[in-house]
Amino acid sequence: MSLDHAILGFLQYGPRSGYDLKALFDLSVQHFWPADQSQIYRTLARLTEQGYVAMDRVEQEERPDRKDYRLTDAGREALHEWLAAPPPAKPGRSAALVQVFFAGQLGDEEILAIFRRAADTCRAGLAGLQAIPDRCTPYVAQVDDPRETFCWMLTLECGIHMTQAHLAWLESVIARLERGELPIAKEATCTR
Amino acid sequence: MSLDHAILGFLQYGPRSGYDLKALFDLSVQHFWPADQSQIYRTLARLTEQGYVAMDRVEQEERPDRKDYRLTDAGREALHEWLAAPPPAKPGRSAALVQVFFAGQLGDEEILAIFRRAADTCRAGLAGLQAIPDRCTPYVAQVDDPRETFCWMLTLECGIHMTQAHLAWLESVIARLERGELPIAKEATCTR
DNA sequence: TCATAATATAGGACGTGTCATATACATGAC
DNA sequence: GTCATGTATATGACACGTCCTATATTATGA
Repeated sequence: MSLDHAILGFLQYGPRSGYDLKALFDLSVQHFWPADQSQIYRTLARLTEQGYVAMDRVEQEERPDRKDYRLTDAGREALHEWLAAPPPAKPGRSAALVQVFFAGQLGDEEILAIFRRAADTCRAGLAGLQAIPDRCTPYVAQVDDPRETFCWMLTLECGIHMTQAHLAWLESVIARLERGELPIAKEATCTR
Repeated sequence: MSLDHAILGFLQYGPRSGYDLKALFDLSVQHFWPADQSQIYRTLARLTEQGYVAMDRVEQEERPDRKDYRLTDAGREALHEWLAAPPPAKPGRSAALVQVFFAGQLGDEEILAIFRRAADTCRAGLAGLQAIPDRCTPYVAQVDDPRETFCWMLTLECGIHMTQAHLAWLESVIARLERGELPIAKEATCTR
C-alpha cells in the first residue's frame, strides 16, 4: 500500500499529473520504491475514488490534455497518519541470497563468479546512487525547503551506506574464497 | 520466480512434503525469502506439471497422507542453471525509506520517533538473526556437508552484517537529530 | 519529409504473494 | 470430555506490481 502514500507524499508539494509523478519517482525514490507508469495511473484513479485526491482537467493546446491531481484534506490527513505510524515491516526478499544459500552445489569457480558478479552489480548501483544528487538539484531548488532536503538526503545516505556495507561483505567473501577457504563437498549423497 | 528455485534447492537434499518445506523455509531462509504455505503447495503443483519435481503419495495410518516431492533430472538441471546464472537484480522496496523521504512534514519528535522505532525493529531483527544457528543445528547435522553449511552461514552473515550496518546508520541519524541538526521547515507554502 | 522522441493517458493479461478458510486425524492438557 | 495444538493438504478471493500494447499530439532532428 505504499505507492499510495508515496503519491500522496509528492502531491503535498503541489498538483501533479500522472506523467509528472512518474518522472518524480524515477528521479528521486526509484532506488527504494520504483513505480510503474500504469500502476501510477491506476492508483491515481483509485485515490480519486477514495477521496484522497481530486482531479482538475487542464486543457492544453500544444499538447494532449493533462489531469492535475491535488491532495484533499482527507488525503493530507491519511498521509500524515501513515507517516507517523509504525513502519509496515515487510521482510525484504533477496534472490541473490537464495542463490548463495544453495550455491554449495556449484563448483568453486562458479561460486566465485556469483560473488564477483554481485560485487560488480553493487559497484554499479553505488555509482547510480552517487549520481542522484546532480540529477535532482532542479527539483530540490523548486521545493526549496531545507527540512525536506534533509530528509531526502537521508534516504540517499542510507542507500549509499547500505550498498557500501554490502560491497564490503561481498569483497570479504571473495577474499576468503580466493584464499581457498571454501570447504569441499562430501562425497556421500544425502537422502534425508 | 525464485520460490520455485528455493523449493528445488531444498528438494536436492532429499524428498520433502509441502509441510516439510514450509518448516524449512521458516527455519532457514525466511529472513531473505519468506514463503507462504499456500504458495508452496501451489508452486509444488505447478512444478509437478512442468516436470521439475515428481510426487509420491505416502499413506500414513496415524496421520493424514503426505505427498513427498522429489527432484527430477530436469528439475536438478533447471536448478543448476539458475544457480549459475546472473542474479535477477530486482530492486528492493523499502516502505520505511518512503516514510523518511516524506517525513519533512512531521514534527521533530515524530521524526525522532520514526528512527527510534526503526532502530528497535532493527535490534529485534538482529536478535532474531543471531538466534538462527541454534534453531537449525539439527538440520545442519542432518545434511552434514561443510560446503553447504558454509554457504548457509554466508547468508546469515550477510543478514547480520547488513542489519548491523543499518542499525549503525539509524543510530548516527538519531544522534544528529538529538543534536538538533534537523533544519526547520520554511514558512512559505510551495505550490509548484 | 520522414522518423523518433517527448508529452499524456489507459487497459488487458499475468505473476506472485497474502489472507482467510476448510478439511481430517491424532495427541496431550485441563 | 473437550479444547487447543500439531500434522498435512487445499482452495477462493484479492492486492499489488509488471509487461505489453494502444492511443493522440507535438517538437525535434536527420
